[in-house]
Amino acid sequence: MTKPRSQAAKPAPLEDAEPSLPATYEEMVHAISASYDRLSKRLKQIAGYSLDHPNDFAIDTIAETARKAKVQPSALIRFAQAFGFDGFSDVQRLFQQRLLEARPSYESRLESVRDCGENTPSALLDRFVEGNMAALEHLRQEIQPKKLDEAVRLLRQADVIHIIAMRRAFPLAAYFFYLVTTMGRRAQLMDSVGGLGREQQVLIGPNDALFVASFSSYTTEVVQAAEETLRRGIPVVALTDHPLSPLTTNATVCFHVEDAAVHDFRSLGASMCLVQTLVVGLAAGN
Amino acid sequence: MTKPRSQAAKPAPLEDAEPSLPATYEEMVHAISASYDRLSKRLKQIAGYSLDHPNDFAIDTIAETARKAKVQPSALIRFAQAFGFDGFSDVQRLFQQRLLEARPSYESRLESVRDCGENTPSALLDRFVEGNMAALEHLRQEIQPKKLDEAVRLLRQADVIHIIAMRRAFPLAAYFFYLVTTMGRRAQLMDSVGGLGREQQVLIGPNDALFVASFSSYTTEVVQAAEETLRRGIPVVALTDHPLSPLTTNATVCFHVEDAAVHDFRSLGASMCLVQTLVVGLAAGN
DNA sequence: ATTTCAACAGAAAATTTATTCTATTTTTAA
DNA sequence: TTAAAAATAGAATAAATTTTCTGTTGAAAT
Repeated sequence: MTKPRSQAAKPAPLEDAEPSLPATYEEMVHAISASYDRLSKRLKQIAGYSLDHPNDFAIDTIAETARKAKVQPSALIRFAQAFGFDGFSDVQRLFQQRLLEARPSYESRLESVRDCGENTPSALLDRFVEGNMAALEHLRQEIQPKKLDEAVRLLRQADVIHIIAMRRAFPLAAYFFYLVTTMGRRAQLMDSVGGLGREQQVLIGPNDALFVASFSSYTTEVVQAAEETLRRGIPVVALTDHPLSPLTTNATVCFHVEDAAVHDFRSLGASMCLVQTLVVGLAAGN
Repeated sequence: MTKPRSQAAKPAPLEDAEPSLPATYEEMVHAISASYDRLSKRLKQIAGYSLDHPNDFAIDTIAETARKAKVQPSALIRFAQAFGFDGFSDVQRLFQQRLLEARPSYESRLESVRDCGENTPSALLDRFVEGNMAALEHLRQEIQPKKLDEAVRLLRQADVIHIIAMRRAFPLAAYFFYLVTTMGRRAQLMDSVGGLGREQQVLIGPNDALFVASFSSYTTEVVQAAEETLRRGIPVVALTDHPLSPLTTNATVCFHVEDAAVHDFRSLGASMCLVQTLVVGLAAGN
């Protein structure tokens, strides 16, 4: 959007020749503080507001921001233009980016892990390490402390903790079971040896709890166990991989963990970490 | 924005009487997963997009979202109305709130870690995440590519891969077994059901290989299996936690992985990552 | 005190965005 | 297979937001 204007027509940008406008929130902040003194009164007012309320600044419409900062909408436009921008929206976009960076999308994070040709074992290891680390970081950001507390509370109140998970999720069950029994708590691993899965469910008593984990192509038996147990009014703590998993609606508390995948092989690192947290939290007894 | 409409004029919300519309992002996610099945095809499409790209969903205009999700703008409005909202903006606001909450939560999380005795579940999670990440980084640095190559080569040449691990290491065996069988290779998980461990060992043929994992207080049965197998001239790939482990001298290739520990509870993240690398490396067949 | 000029408020215009509406397609039931 | 109902696409409309513009104010310089 080039504007054929005489130079005098609009107030010249602060720097005679603006070499490059701020491209990120950080650069914008720097630009603001650097030229704060040279700003006019009203523009100072806006600068202060933007720095003090960057969140609102990113989300609100220009009219709302004007109201909150107690200036005219047009002042916000002059503010943007004073830094060489075309209009207010360009500035606001920088503030929006900041919000997005606070919650980097998992996809973008994993892009760096993309299959870059090499398939030697050590190249694979590099990618798995990166993927697992990204998944862990993502887990930490997305988890809701309230849910964690609630899950731990439910498990702690349980007489016996029953555990069911199959196929890819089975290692989680095994780990959960190992940890929980190690610390001297009663637990029951529903392993369906001899096809007795259905019978094992009956063993879940009214003062017990169920821990269930299931991924991707959700094993019917596992989902049914959760469903049935929840229906009986017994607490169910679930771990799955997507909000649209059938476990979401069949659990008292349901965690969604996105583990990293390379070559279609999904890791379990983040899920294992959550399991560990649950069980140790149970033991730590706050 | 009150709308004096006859009830019949617009499609009724999913629940006959919508008692309370979602007020937070979390509630919205729950509402979406709960009623996903009842949604029409296009609305399902939007539901999936919103859950997979909550960031974009929060920032983009309705037109942009429509383009990215490959639906019509009007479909997004129907989506919002299907959940009882007045219009799309109301839904988007929930997603924006989520972005806003991301910022303060990190600082307050750090506070909570320091403040409350450090034993809240979310403080534990922080530490486990950190520990696992450190262990992964350490794994990457310490691993010898030559060993990796050698281990993958041995496993690839095997007719059948036998797997044995117990107690804390058992989840590794389960994961290894799951991955390896998923990709259509023959594998045997020595699970000692019915105390038949000893008998299962005899099944290891001269063209097979053994994968074995054991930690800390090394299970005699596992170590003996490695010993016996190696003595018979069959390749043994081992995963253990210390150079002084009895597995070190009873394996063709032996990896030492130091997993993170918090409160004396050791993680498995790094070990799982190595297992994954071995198996996928096996499949990748460079 | 008066002139000059940048800064400003507020209204008006332009643009973008959200929503409604209707014809068409798709699905469901008969 | 046909009829009825629901869902959908896309254009049309309405609403909102952003931006421009004009007259005014206030400050600095003479």
